[in-house]
Amino acid sequence: MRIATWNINGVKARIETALSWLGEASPDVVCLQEIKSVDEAFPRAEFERLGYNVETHGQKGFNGVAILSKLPFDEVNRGLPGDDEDAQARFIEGVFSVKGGVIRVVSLYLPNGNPIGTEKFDYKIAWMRRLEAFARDRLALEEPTVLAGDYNVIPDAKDVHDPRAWMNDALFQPESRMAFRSLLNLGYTDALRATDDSPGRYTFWDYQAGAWQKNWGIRIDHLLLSPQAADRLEACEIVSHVRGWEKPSDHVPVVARLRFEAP
DNA sequence: ATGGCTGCAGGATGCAGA
Repeated sequence: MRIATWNINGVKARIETALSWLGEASPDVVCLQEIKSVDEAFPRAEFERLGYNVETHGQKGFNGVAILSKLPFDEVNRGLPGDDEDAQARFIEGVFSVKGGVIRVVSLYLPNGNPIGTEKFDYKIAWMRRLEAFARDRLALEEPTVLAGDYNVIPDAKDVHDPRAWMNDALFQPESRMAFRSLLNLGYTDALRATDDSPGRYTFWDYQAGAWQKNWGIRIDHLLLSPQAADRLEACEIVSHVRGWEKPSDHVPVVARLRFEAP
């Protein structure tokens, strides 16, 4: 089973690009972020035509997440627990039956948090603490769980082309990186780093200043695996080449292959 | 660089992104 995460930066602006990649890669589960669409306007029929079940958690204008799955959804949960006042659409969880049990897949869009020193950064850190509490609860189930999405965190200096240039950015703050590490310390595995420890594995290149051509990238899109999922990890790949397509997202898909079969 | 693009909402340009 292949599980992908992809910040598509607007599902309506990206529909042709998205269909092209899904047609060529055909992942079993796809976690989308920044759909920038309300649920009613999400182009679900186009994805259903490729054989996907579709669940969305959108809002007007920005944010918004979705899960596409070739397996039927047993359960869907919208919104990260821990703050009833939080109206931003950044979290959706799907549960699927697989041979021998279930697998849980979350599509998350963690707040950017810039500029630092503002309530936006406080919101990012608070959101990460809520995610840690959620992740801890899910670990207690002792089930395969995949927390996939745009974390807006550069975990390490080897995940950025120029660490100094990002020193004052919310994505590379010690506090952001520590909160990310707290997730790993719970017992989650960074799927990419479990299979590839080399520097320069990027998932995002800015639209500006020819960042893609110069390979000025950062790694901020991650799949974190519970032990029961990590035990079945076979491979993890960053699909860089779609960044060079016409009308690309500024992020590219990341795909993990896990040894699970349909029930 | 002083964010140099991009998408969205809406019907001009401001907001948000990273």
